[in-house]
Amino acid sequence: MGIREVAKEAGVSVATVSRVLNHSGYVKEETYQKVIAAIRRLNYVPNGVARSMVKGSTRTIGLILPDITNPYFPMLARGVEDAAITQGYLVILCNTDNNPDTEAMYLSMLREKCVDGLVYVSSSSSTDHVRAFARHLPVVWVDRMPVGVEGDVVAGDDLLGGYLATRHLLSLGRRRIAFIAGPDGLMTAEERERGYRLALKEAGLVPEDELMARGDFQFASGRRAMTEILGRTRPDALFASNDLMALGAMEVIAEAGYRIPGDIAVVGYDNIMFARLAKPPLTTVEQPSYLIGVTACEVAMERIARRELPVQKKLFKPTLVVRASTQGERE
Amino acid sequence: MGIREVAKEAGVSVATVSRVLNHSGYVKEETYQKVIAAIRRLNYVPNGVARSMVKGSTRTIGLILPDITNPYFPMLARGVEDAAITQGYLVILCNTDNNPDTEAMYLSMLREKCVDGLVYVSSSSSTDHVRAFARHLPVVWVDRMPVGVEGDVVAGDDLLGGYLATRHLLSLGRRRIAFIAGPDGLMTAEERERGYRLALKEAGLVPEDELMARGDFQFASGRRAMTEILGRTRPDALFASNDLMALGAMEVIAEAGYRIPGDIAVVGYDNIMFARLAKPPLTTVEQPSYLIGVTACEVAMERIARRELPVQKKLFKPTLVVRASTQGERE
DNA sequence: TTGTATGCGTTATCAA
DNA sequence: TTGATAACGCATACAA
Repeated sequence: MGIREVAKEAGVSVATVSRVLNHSGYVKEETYQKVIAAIRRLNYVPNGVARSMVKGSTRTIGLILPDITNPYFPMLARGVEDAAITQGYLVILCNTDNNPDTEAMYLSMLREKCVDGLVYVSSSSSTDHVRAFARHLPVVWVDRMPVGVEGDVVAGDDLLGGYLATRHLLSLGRRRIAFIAGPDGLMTAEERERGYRLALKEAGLVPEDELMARGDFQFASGRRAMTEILGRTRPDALFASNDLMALGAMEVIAEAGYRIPGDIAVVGYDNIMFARLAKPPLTTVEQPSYLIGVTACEVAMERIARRELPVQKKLFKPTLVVRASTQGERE
Repeated sequence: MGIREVAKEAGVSVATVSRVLNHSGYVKEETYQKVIAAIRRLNYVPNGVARSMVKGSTRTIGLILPDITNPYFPMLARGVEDAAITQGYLVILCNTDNNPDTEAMYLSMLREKCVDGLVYVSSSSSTDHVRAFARHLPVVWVDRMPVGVEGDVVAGDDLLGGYLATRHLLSLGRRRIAFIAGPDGLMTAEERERGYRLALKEAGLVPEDELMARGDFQFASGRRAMTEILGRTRPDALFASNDLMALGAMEVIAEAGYRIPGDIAVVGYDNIMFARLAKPPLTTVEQPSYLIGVTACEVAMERIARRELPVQKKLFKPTLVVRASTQGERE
């Protein structure tokens, strides 16, 4: 059953049915009621595909992110979806695992599906696919924008976050502050490291290689990195560039017989739900991930509506959440 | 640029272009190459919307769940998406917060968008909306099917899970086993409770009201429920019907000065990522949530392909993961 | 092996 | 205020 059957049932033309459906044009109250009644009787639902075709818009946005299973992303995704639905947009979820091939595949599928825009939590290299895509469609970059690509971006201020975390440890009198870096080439991770270095420098300290190791933002890599570090030196603090790695590191620290924060104070990043449940509760840098998601989606929808808008860059300030992993007392 | 321009560029008809696009019908190798070349030159991407219209299929499935922010769901969602993509399906994510109005809204949007099928992690009441919807479209119910609705269902065996958890505590010699129930009317929750009661009964015990409280599967409600229970009695074990509530309860237990598992042994349900990071690590019933997601999506795609297939019910056995919250030793 | 023409279910333009 | 009809971009039946 399509608009045709409804028209016949109501004894009017398809044009009239379309008008009542879209509240467009003039239609007599009486006719309106007839059509509404027919729609009810037939339990008619307009076909969005046909509508999309003629309107040139699908009211759909794609959300591309590394892995919804990573505890940082659900909040962000939720923000995107909540914002989308307020304007009648639906969101298609795509997990890329940071795999460029997977990214490329989703990109081409989304383009073919004619999504109206994209919220893109990129993580790895900027491929040509991405660049080409961004020319065709509104793309809002979250947390990271590949080099050489212009566009809207919504992100947390990771430089500031790294700086705050490190400053906090310094203010506690810690001087040998270990650092677990994130994936190489990932802007988010690099900025946090820059913040770390900046704070050290301000304090007249020099970052030492033996205090640093690299992880991939997963729990297990936090364990590995901390094992590495403890194997060659003895820090009095740790700043891990995300909570998952911080949690992994804390396990290793405890297993090695050190006390947190007595021997080693620990700061993470993200304030995922379980940071406060850790033993001891983890001091961390909180990002307003829900808000970031909401904002990214809003920017995307704005741009969809007005392609010629000036480029927007929105940076959200992180805040330090101090807990027992640095303070020694219960939250 | 549509198929027309490609046809002109290649010097053939649109039908031929369509044929090479779909690998259908016969086309001479030479012609094939010409068309491919034209597609490349024009950087042509077929319009999926138009294709959907004529094919009557969007290669899209809707995933409806309570809240992606709840740590149980990301894995499930990931499973659904991974399965979907293997057959070229995209998935639309919908968070309902268990709100019937929100469910109804998404349902009607998804129907209008002409998704080919639905994976439905329902939680609350079966509304008429849902029932009407299920008649129009393949729906696979995950973990719960509203009463009065026929259809495919993929779920964990919660009765068995509740039984296993309780039996484990009983085998440890515990006799006063507290229980934190899930939301009223939620099948998953009720089955776990049935398992609890069954095990008690088998052991010749009678469930006591003072040992039971109800939560809503959120962390905070675990705290509340445990506070309630400890306020009126003194159990020697706790089975919480999900990990989040178990974690909340553990906090309260510790704050009250009891030792886990010495005074009170604790078992949760789900084996979310952070169960093993809790202090002490939480014994829990593991559901193969990723597999459940994969399977649900596969069943949905099967039914999309063959509507007349017999109804499928797939129940996944849970397994008990024993950790220090009941055993007293490190994992 | 290829081309022509029709229809998918809407919206929008133009006439009436 | 309403109706007839031409797109929208593609797949496909049928003809050639």
